[in-house]
Amino acid sequence: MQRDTSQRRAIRRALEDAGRPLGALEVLEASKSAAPGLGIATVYRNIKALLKGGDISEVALPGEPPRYEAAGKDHHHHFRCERCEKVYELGGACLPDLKNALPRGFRATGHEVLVHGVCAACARKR
Amino acid sequence: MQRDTSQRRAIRRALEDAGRPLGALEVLEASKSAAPGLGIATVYRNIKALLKGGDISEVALPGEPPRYEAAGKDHHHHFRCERCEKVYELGGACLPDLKNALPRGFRATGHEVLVHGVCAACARKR
DNA sequence: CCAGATATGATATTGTATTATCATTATCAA
DNA sequence: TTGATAATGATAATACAATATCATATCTGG
Repeated sequence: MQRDTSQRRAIRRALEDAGRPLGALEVLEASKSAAPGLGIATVYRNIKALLKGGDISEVALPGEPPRYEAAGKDHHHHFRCERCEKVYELGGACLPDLKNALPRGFRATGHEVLVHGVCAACARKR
Repeated sequence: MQRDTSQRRAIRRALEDAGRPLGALEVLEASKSAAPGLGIATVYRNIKALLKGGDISEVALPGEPPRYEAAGKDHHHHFRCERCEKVYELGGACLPDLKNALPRGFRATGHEVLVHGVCAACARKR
């Protein structure tokens, strides 16, 4: 049976509270205060378990390792800051006529949008 | 000085003629008829040289190694077939109001869209 | 509280894409 | 044609994220 450990709680909580997708190392950092001594292997193990349990979902990004966010959100897109490399969640505004742009015979089942630029925090700095 | 070899010609030509972004192994395959015995190291070397020379550009994809396409095209998006895993180029149709969806203080410098589904060739098969 | 099972942390290992090495081959200016 | 040297192919080495291993620590049902 699945046990209730402080590490598991800390990791789940970090992902729920982040409000944005976190990578494995970000999860490690965010969980350390609640679970001192936490190791990266445990982070990976629990990310996998949370994925399997449907608690979080994977956010695949071009050219870098995946991030993870709380599951069950409405369809949305992401923003990646090119300075701090954090990924943020964008509000739902979506593109309705993507299908019209498809070549004949192609069938779309989904899409991903990644906007990049500078986030508010970094824009403030310089 | 840069020399003109059959391998280099074959690789450049494969990327120009493909009409869609190719990964390193796809480049190898597509170039073999024009350059028998071609090795993967040479493919990587020439991809890098073509990138530096501005002849091709990199197409980064979520969760997989990059593809490369002829440079200088108008802004466009990509389609990835989930059966054959080929990536196709989509016509220009773009999303004008992405900026409106940005949180206060965020500044966008660009975006990428990846549509996924089944390409015409695979849809025909089954 | 205890015993057995699960989880953890440290680290070794794997898997995969890319780059470096090096002996050999091919290009090209003179 | 030829000599200097850039390019090639085979493969070893690297980089990196993710997983496996294993001794130890921690849960939890009884």
